Amino acid sequence: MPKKNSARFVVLGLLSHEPMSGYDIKQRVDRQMSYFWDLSYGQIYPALRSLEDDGLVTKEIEEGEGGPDRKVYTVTPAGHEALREWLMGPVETERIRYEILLKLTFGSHVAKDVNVERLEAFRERNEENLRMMEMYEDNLRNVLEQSEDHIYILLTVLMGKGIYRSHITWADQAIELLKERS
Amino acid sequence: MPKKNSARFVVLGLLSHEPMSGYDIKQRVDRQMSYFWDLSYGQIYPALRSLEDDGLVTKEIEEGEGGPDRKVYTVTPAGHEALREWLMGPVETERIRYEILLKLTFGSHVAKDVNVERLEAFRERNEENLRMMEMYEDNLRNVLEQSEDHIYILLTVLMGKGIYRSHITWADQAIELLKERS
DNA sequence: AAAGCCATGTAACCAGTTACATGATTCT
DNA sequence: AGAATCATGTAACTGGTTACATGGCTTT
Repeated sequence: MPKKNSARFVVLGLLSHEPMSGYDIKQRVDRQMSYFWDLSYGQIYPALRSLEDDGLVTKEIEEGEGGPDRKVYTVTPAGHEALREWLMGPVETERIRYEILLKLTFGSHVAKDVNVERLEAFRERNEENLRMMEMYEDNLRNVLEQSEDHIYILLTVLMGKGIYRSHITWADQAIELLKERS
Repeated sequence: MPKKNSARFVVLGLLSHEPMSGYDIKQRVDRQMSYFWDLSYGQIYPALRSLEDDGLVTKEIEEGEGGPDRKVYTVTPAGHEALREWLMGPVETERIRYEILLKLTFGSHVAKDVNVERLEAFRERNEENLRMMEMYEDNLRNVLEQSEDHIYILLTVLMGKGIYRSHITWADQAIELLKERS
């Protein structure tokens, strides 16, 4: 039974930090995990449904004051157990797709400027991402003692910083290399 | 018509470097692109079929001497045009999935050692990858003038080095952070 | 008035993996 | 003898995206 179903566990894990709605989960993933994971509503809502069916989470409906109703989900003891089991299991290796590297590999077929401009845009994007990570880091360090979870979240932020920094360094190096052999 | 079909273009791009078989394409991707892209036979053979149907590549059958027959594909002028068009188009942003970061985010639910061991294994894996990249780099630098493609391939290798180095640095930092707060 | 956010959900589609089938040759 | 490598391919499945539907509230 080698089913992966990672989406289920991402959802379960986030709910283990605190009870929330499907909408909240989407926000969290987009804002705090976007540099290493993503989830669409098309994955989240079916996952919540199936977690509930399996008794790993329970649902409570909050009347929406000035807005639609919210369905808030909470992890059950069985849910915590399932999460722990998944956490103890093996990690799969990173799946990474850099389309920019793909296009660069075949870069000799287009003008050099096309490649240089791509690299500059990439650099820009990563510069922004790095600044975001630095903000997260500051915020986290201020509340580090307030929860055991924070140190683990900090680790992921540090990885984000490292990745973005290495992207920027590489882009600079690559632009220079291309320019010097005009 | 927002179809992606990246597999088609990876195959087309590799064939633009030199004519080869589906099997060869798989080798190339696994050996020289594995750190930023991957393809399975289940993508390669259907892609070759459809590229041929669209007149972007032509097929020649080589009688296998001491082995099975090989079908060697060559890019047509229309194929080169299609490749160029794709190369000029926009790049999609990186899709990255670090399952290790996912499990680390929820790391407070398991013993600290589990997390530390994960990080150590990750570090080890990335050391090996870095060494591989350094070998590629040496080989490439020796033949840099022999083809216009080599400089572009070198750029991707440099990115690989940067990524792996930053993984290693991060893992060390993360292990230390976890250990010091026992 | 229009755009955007809050909030939930489904159906159709596209992308990618895995397991399987076939069969010869070469290496241990 | 058995495993690995060369070589091609398909079918069934799992995973994930996108477009759509609904509708109220808030901001420009």
